[in-house]
Order: sequence, then structure tokens, then C-alpha cells
Amino acid sequence: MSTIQDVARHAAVSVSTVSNVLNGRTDRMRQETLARVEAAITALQFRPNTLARQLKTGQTPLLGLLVPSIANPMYGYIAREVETFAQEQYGYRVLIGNTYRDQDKEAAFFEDLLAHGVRRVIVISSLADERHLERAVQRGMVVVSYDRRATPGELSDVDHVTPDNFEAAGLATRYLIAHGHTRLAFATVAGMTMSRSDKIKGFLAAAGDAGLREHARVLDGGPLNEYGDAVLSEVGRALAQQMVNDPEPPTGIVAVNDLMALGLMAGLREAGLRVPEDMSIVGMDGLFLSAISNPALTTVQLPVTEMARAMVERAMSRQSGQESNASELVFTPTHLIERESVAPPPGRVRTRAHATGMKPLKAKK
Amino acid sequence: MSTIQDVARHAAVSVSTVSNVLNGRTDRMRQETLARVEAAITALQFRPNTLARQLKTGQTPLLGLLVPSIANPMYGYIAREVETFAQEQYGYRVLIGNTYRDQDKEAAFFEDLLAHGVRRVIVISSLADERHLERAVQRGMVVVSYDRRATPGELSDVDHVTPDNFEAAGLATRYLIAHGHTRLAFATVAGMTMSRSDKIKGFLAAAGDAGLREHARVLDGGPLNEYGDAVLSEVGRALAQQMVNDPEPPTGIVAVNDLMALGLMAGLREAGLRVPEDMSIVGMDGLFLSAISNPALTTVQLPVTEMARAMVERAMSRQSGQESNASELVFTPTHLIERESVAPPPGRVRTRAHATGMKPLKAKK
DNA sequence: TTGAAAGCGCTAACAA
DNA sequence: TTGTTAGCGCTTTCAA
Repeated sequence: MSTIQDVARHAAVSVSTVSNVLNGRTDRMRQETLARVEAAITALQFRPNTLARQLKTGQTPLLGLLVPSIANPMYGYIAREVETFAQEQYGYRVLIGNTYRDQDKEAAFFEDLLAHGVRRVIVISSLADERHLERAVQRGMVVVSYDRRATPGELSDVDHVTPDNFEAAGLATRYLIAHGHTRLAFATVAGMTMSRSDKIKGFLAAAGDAGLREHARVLDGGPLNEYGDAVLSEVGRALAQQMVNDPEPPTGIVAVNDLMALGLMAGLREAGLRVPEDMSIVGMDGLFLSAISNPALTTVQLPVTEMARAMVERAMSRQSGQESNASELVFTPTHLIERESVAPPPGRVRTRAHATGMKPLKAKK
Repeated sequence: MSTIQDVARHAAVSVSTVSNVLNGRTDRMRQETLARVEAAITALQFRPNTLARQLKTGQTPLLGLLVPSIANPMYGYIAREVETFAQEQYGYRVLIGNTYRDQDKEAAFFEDLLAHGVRRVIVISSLADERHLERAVQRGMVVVSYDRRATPGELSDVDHVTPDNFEAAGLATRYLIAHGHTRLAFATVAGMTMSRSDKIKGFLAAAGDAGLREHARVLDGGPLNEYGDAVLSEVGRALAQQMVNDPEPPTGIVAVNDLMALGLMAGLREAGLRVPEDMSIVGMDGLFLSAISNPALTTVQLPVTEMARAMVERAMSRQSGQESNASELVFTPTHLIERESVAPPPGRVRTRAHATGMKPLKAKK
């Protein structure tokens, strides 16, 4: 690897002149000099060492991205959008870390980022509190948190970008209700993150608004290692079992996300229940997988690309160490993709009549 | 952020002493000095700056990982295993890049890695040739290539870690044949990578061994943006259409990977064909998703964790710039997970009799 | 229009 | 056992 010195020697100029051309200060030199330097750079295949530059400037064009698990298709999707946008718009590369939702792993990742000179980070954490994030800001980082609201009342130094989970769940729930469902359930996993609790609130609120509060419950399939794994089918099975054993099972189910919906459908099928004939399911996320499941999953589409861009923009918006000005960006999903996993509830004439009030829309693929 | 100077001052020692404790050379100092330095480090919350260190040593604890798209669940899975292992075993962090199988993006990623001082990289490329990888080695990188064989005859400086795609496809094909299928097809996408061509060869060889060469063909669903996207369903649909329009359609299909199998099942269903009653399908990869599809997908399980570890180990095995010694590690998959997507072919008594020769194994979930 | 030189935070000879 | 010092490759005043 050639250095700036080599280039200077080759072009018979000083290193500062080379540095000047590297940094676009070409106005302060003769055309001829510029040409010589450029020729030397090409000849030597010179690429400035980001590290040395950074040691000087204190800035490194790296963005940290912390996810529970990159094997989870939703996080993979977000990660792709983040990386692509950061790269194309800002020339930043992405340093990624799986945290498995573990406190210590998260902390260790922050330490390493700091040591590497990384000053901008996007965090999908869901740890109970965000004090560690505030601490990172204190240490000079710009941090953007995904999928949680800013703590109300407290002013935070952390930027927040999140879907409106309350609304997303409400949208899904109202869709089921509009199709005549009166016995509702929300299917989730163990562990209460803010986004899950917001979804549950949205679900219950929508049920309440329809006078169905008494018939809406929250079902928990047990612990899930959140990163798209075999365990998902176990959770789906457990959940399905709960529903089967129920003397008065729900007919309309809102799943905490698409993966959960898929796992649940597998569990239901194994238990001998048909979707949507016996039970209707709505997911949330809008993963591409929801389009090819059987039945194709009706789901609330989240604006992933937009959110990813917003996160990157926030992360780039200010100098590290600069005062807060942290914002909260809430993306309200308005788009429910109608597919095949929802139908009117089985039996009951009353419900059927109810359902007929709706013009059943043609499913999109 | 405090520096080594601050620590030295605080502990009233020289920077070299501090450096010595940072680098484990604690034997060459008094207990008491060590204690003072350690106290200072704790007090100042000092973390050595990786960058400065690296500028000196020329080593940065960063591993490059280049994937077509991290949104593809298979690459997400591999990435998780790679990151976790690199971190836990070697304390390395992972710098990730999506290349969308684009030549220029790949080249740009290598340039940036070099500029960042990264000297070890794992590449899932599938570009036609590997000259750019050899060039990277020449420039001092240790590069490990996934999912392709070393070019025979040529000795390469690039390490290769790959599943035995020929065998994997053979395994899948023989399984279908054992279940009585005589009209076979291999479902793939446009674009011939080495791994795809190996799979096709394995498929055709297995068919040939059973005297079925004339009844085995390769079907191409058109271009796919390889990164798990809506397009997948289009490809599945196109493929299904080809099969439906066929006067003598195949009954047993080997899909190039699990995602293709899933997309194909969706397309088939849309075209009115049932899996496995009308058509049987075997996937390859063993994604967790294959376990929750409907029907659950019979698939060849690849040893992802083992391969990921092997790749990291190879990447760490030598100093950058050191002479080659490049190896080829081929993982032969032996495990076919029997689930629900394969049954004897429809109709034909002969085939049925054939199938009865097999003891149908209980499907694993 | 160009160059000399200090210094970013650290490592590792080499001296003391 | 501890300290001094010369860089690693670059940026950026300040002088010439």
C-alpha cells in the first residue's frame, strides 16, 4: 500500500500539496501541479488510509448497527436498507453486532465502537431502559434508537425512530373486527418490550372501542430467542395449543409480527385448525415472506425503507458531541395488505351478517 | 475520552509502562506499579484507541463480510454465525456490505476495507471469476470465499469454504427418485453461479445414475434479485406456469434453495397444484423458515454454523501478507430433513409400487 | 502556489 | 523496573 509520502515523492511535491488535492483544495495550486499529483495517485494506486486520517480528524466514516439478531429477517431487511443508504448517501460503512438482547453484549459493543472511533450508532435494543444509550451520548456518540418511543416527560439525548406500534396493532385489530370477529387474541412472546406493550395497548384499545374489551386477550407463547430460529415453531405450537384448549377460542388473532404469525399458522395447522376458515390471523411488518406463506398472510406493512433512511439521516444529522436536539420520529403505518389469512369467523349467523357489511376486498399478492 | 497520556500522568508513570500493562507485559514491572496503573485506568475509564494502535501495528480487529444482500435469510443466518464466532473467539467486529452481486459495489467495498485497515474478509460473491479476490490477496488481504470451489489446476491464494453443492443436489434428487419420481426438474433462477451449476450437475448426475437423464430438466424462473424480496413470488409464479403448461409436467422438483422452494410452492398453489399430492419439492439450505411453511418443506440441511466457523478460522489463520497456503474446505451435507413436501408421484401404478419399496419415514418437524 | 513541521494516540525499540 | 523517543499516515496551521 502506498502512502501519501510515496505520492509526494513521485510527483515531486510536498505531502501537504498531496493532502490538499485529497481534500479538494485544488484551487490553491497550479493546474500543472494538480495534474502531476493526480497522475502519481493513479500510477501508485494510492488510497488514503482512513485510519490515519481519522486519528487526525477524529471522524471515521463508520456507522454502528446493533440488532438482536441479524438472522431475523426483519432485522436483516432493516440492516440492508440502513447499509445501502448509509453507503450511497454518506459513504459510510456499517459495523454490525448481534446482541441477542443481552445487556452485556450491548455494552461491549458500545465499548468497541468507541475504541474504533465510531461515533454514530443505530440501536435496536429493547432492553428495559435506555440509560446505557444516554451514557453513550454523554461519551460523545450520536445514537438513534429504533422501535421505541422517547420516554415522555424526560428529554432525551437519544433520537427515536419508530413505527406507531399502537396504531399498527389498532389497524390490524379493527380489520378483524370489521370482518365480524368478536373473540380476539393478541399473540406474542415472553418478554415485554416497549414496542410489544404498545402493540398490546393498541390491540386492547381497538377492541375496547368496539365494545369487545371483555373478549380480547393476550396470549403469550413463551420465550423466543427473537432471532428467527427453530424455536419459533415451538412457540407457535404452544400458542396454538392454548387456543385449542380454550373452551371459547378466539377467532381473530393479531400477531405481534409476521414471524410470529407464520409460526402460529404452523402450530394451528398442526393442531388441526384451518386458517382462515377456523381462525383469522393478521401479522405486522410486511416481510416479503408474508407474501409467499400458505395462506398468504394479511399484514400491516411497515415503512421499513423510510424508517431506515430516517435513522441514517438522524445519525448523520449532527456532529458527535454536539448538543442534543434529539427528535422522535413516529411512522404511522396506514397500509394493511389484504391477503388470505382473514375471513369472517366460522359459524354464528350474527357474525356472518356482521361481516357482510364489509365489502370483501380482493386480496393483493 | 482519556488517552494513554492521561493514564500515565494519573498513575505517575510513563506511557510505555501503561502500554506495557495494556499489552500484557506485566511481568516487567513491580506489583505496586501495575496496581497504580490499573487503578488509573479504572478511574479514568480509559479504553485504548484501536485506531491509534492499529496505525502502529497495522492490524485492526475487524473482519469484512461481503454478502449479496443481508436481507436474504440465508445470508442473515450465515452473517449471524460469522459475527458471533468472530467476536467470541477472536474479539473481532464485523464490517458488513451488501453487493447486490454487483461488480463495482464489490470492488468499492474492498477499497474501503483496505482504507480502513481491514485485512481479513469473507466473501459471498458468485461473480463470474475471482480475479478481483486474488488481487485483494496481492494487496495484502486474507480472503475466504464462500460457496464456490477452488478453480481446479490453478493454485489460488484465496481460501474456499463451501458446501458440496453437487452432493447436496444429488441427495435431494435421489430422495425424490427413491419416492418413485421419474419426471424430475431442477428449479433455479437466471444467472449461473458456480454453486448453481454444481447443483445442476449433481441433479443431472443423480438422475442419470437412475436412468432418468431424459426425464430431468432444468427450469429457470428468470432473474431474481437474490436478496429475499417480493420478486421471489414472481419467479415462483413464472416457474409454476412453466410446469402447468408442460404437457408432461415433472412430479418431483429440486429447488436451488429453500427460498426458491417456498416461492415455487406459492406459485404452484396459485396455479391450482397441490404439494405434495401433485408435485413434490425438496429444498436446500435448511432455513428455519422451511420448518414452518405449509406444507413443511423437506430440505437438505447445510451445516451453516460449522461452515461459518471454518470461514472465520481460515480468515484468522494467518497474517495478512503471509504466503498463501490457501485451502479448500468442502462440507458434504448428509442430512436431509424429511417433512411434508414430498410424496409419491400421483397416478401411475408402476410408480406407486416403486415408492412402496421405501419405508416412508416419519417426518421430523 | 508550495513546503515544513507539529501532532492525533499508541507501540516498541532502546536507554537508563 | 521504568522512561525516552521515533514513528505509523495523515491533516493543517503557518511560513516561505
